Amino acid sequence: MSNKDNSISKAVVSRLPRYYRYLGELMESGTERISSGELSKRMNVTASQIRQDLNNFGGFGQQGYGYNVKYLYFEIAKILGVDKKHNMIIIGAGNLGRALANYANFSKSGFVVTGLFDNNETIIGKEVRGVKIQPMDKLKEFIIKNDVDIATLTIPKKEAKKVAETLAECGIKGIWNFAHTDLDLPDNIVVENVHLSESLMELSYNIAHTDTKSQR
Amino acid sequence: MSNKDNSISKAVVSRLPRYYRYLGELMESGTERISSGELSKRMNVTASQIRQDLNNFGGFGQQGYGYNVKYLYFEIAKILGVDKKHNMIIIGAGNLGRALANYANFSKSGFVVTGLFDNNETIIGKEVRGVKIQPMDKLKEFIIKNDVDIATLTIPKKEAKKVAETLAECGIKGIWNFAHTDLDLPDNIVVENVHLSESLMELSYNIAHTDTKSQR
DNA sequence: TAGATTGTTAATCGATTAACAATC
DNA sequence: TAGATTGTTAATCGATTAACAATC
Repeated sequence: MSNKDNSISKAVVSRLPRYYRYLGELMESGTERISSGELSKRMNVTASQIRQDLNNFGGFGQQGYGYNVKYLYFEIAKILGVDKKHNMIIIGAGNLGRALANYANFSKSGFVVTGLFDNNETIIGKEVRGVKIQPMDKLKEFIIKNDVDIATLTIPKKEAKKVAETLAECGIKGIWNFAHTDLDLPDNIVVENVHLSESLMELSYNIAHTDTKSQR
Repeated sequence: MSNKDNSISKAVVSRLPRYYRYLGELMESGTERISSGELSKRMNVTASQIRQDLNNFGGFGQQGYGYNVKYLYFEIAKILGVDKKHNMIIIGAGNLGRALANYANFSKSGFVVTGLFDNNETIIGKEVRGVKIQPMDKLKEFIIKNDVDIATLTIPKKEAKKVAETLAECGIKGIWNFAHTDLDLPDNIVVENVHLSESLMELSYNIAHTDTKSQR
């Protein structure tokens, strides 16, 4: 577990990006203000939860008026840290690694892929979206010289733990972990797991245990 | 929200795949039995939680002995529904869709990619792992004829809602949704969201709010 | 001002942990 | 049998919802 400045619960944090997404869409559609009640209807959560969640970070609304969409959007951006650029590398340039490297939308939220690494000789030197695939032995140097914040791990689980330790030594701040293993690292390094096969199993469970006949 | 036969909480279900993973690794290493206490140390959860979680589904252990690894592994497989084959299609054969299609490991858990769909003329007819990319207008027929359980959505959000409705009409059971939008579907259709950019934002939040100095 | 809606406290609900009798 | 460890009940903790006074 990691030490947070203040102790906002994991549940609250996990809802912030969704608020951010809805506010972005409201902004696009030209909506200037929104009440917790109206937003709750759209998002299918309680208005109470929205107000509680937001008030963990400060009073962004105004009685009798609601929330200014644009203002709240940028405040949440600040809270999430997506108002700043993050230098990100991807370790493992297989199918998934390359797919993520190709995904342009991340850079919209400030996540810029500045490096790609792999130990497969046959693909080293190739470019993905203008970023060259480098050998693993260039990893340490690159992280330190290029102020890399985030490392994405798209490598087999066998290698993941060892690489993660290397990353920790280089002072990486966060690891976006797609490897099928838990990483056990010091508290000052944040890990966000994306376990795709486990997500698929959850889907499978819910399919198996959902009453097919019932419609809402 | 969907109707479940019995009401096992979402929190419990989300932990099952992780138990399954650890039991698989124990099996591979030849461990025959494990106590909740020992497993709790490895997984970094409380023994109490493990016993509570498992007892939602039945008494798989034995007093004074613990749990038989192999037996429990296969029982959880049944609970998760990964003891059976699932026919899966992928809609959207862009970078992410193709990466998922190429990922062999899913078929180990019984998820077999039997179809790939896209509306981009230039890639229709191409093959990924022996599966041909088909045009979207073949979707309905294919699902019905080939007993497709699960559809993976790797298409832009603009198209996702409409396609999801089509899928619902064809009687798909589950949607693995990578599109950046919520899908609002009848209760008998299960949706599992994988919102990658939101996962990255959570990572960003935790980086911004973690004390860099503290080591564990 | 009156109406709307927030910020915040209190009540409820659910999930996790602790404890221990049952039992292998 | 004695020791170990489960299954399960009870206690605690935390998160969500409801309520309402504050206030724009």
